[in-house]
Amino acid sequence: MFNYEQYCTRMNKKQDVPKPLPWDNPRFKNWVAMMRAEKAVGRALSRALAPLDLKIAQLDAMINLYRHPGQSQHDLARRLLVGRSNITMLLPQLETQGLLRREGDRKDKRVMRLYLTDEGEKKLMQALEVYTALIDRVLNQSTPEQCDMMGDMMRRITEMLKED
Amino acid sequence: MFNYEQYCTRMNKKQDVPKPLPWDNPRFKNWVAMMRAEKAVGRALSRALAPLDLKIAQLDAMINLYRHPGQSQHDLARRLLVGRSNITMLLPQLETQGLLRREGDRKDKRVMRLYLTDEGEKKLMQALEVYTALIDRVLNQSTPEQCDMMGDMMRRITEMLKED
DNA sequence: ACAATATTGTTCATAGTTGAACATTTTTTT
DNA sequence: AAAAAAATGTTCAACTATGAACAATATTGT
Repeated sequence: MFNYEQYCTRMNKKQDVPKPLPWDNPRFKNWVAMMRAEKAVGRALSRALAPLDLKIAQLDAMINLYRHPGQSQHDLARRLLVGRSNITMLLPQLETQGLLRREGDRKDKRVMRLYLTDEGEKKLMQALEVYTALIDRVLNQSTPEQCDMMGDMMRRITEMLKED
Repeated sequence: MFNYEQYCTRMNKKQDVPKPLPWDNPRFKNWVAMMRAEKAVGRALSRALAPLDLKIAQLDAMINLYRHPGQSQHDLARRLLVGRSNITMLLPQLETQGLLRREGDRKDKRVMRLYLTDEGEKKLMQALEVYTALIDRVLNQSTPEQCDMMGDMMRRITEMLKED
C-alpha cells in the first residue's frame, strides 16, 4: 500500500508543512520516465514511418494481424486495447491501400475475418525494419537481459490489468 | 546496427523461405510489451481520474507546473513533448477550473508565465494520490531496484532523442 | 419454438491532437 | 537605426480517438 506521507521532497515555505510529492517513490518516478520515453520514441517512429505512408496505429494493427491471421475485429480491438469503433475506422485505410483483406465468417454472419494481403506483409516487413532499427538504436546501451527484465515487469502489469 | 535476417521466427509454408519477424529480438519484443502496458495503465488511470474531473494530459501539465513554476508555454510544450498549440488548447481548461494562473512576463511581452493556484495544487495532490496508488499497485511485484533500472533505461532513451 | 439477452460491427457526435500559417514581440545582423 | 531573422503564443483545418446508440445476428432460458 502506498503511504502518502512517506514521499515528501519539498517543504511549504510558509508553514513548513510537508508538500507531498511522490518524486522519491521509485515506482512513480520511473514510471513517469517511461511515459516520457515512450512518447519520445513514438514521435520518432511516427516520423520514420512517414515515408512508408503508415501510421503507428496502422502498424500496430498489421503486426497483430500478422501474428493472428483470421482474427475478428473484436479480437483485434481487444489486443490493441482500443474500442471496436476505432477498428472500424482504421481498417478502411489499410483496405484501400490493398494491405488488408476482410472476409465475412461463414458460420457467424456478424464477424469479419481479417487477413494481411501479400502486399500487406511486404509493407509490414519494411515497417518492421524501420521500427526495429529505431528500437535497437535507442536501447543499444541496454543489455538484452535488462530488456527482458523490463519486459517481464511490463507483461506483469498488462496481466494484472487484464480484467478491466 | 540491426541485422534484418537475424530474427526469424516463422517459416513460409510454401517455399520455406524465412519470414523475418523480429519477435526474438529482445529489445523489440520487450518494447512492444512496454507499449501495451503503458496503454493499459493509461486507460486505468483515465478512469481513476474521472471522478476528479481531470484528464491525463491535464495532470501531466499540472505535475510539470508544480515542479517548474513560472515556466512559459513553450517550455511546458517541450517538457510534455507536444506542440505549442496543444498547450494553448489545454490551458483554458485548467484556467476556467481555477487551477492555473497565467501572467504575462514583464520583460518579454510574448511569453506567459504559468503557475498553479492553491486550488490547483490541492487538486494535484488528490490526483497524485490516485496516480501513485495505481502505479504502486501494478508495480508492486517489481522491486525498487528493478524500477530504477527500468527508469535508467528510459532516461537514456529520452536523452538520446533529445535533439529531435 | 419463442422471448430475452448477448455479441459483432457501424454510425455519429464530441473531444483531443497535429502541424502549418499567422500576428506580435524580441534578438541579431548589417 | 533599420532590416532581417527568430521566438512566442494563437488560430485553423485536417485528422484521430472515444463511447453511446443502433442494426443485424447468435445464444440462452423458459
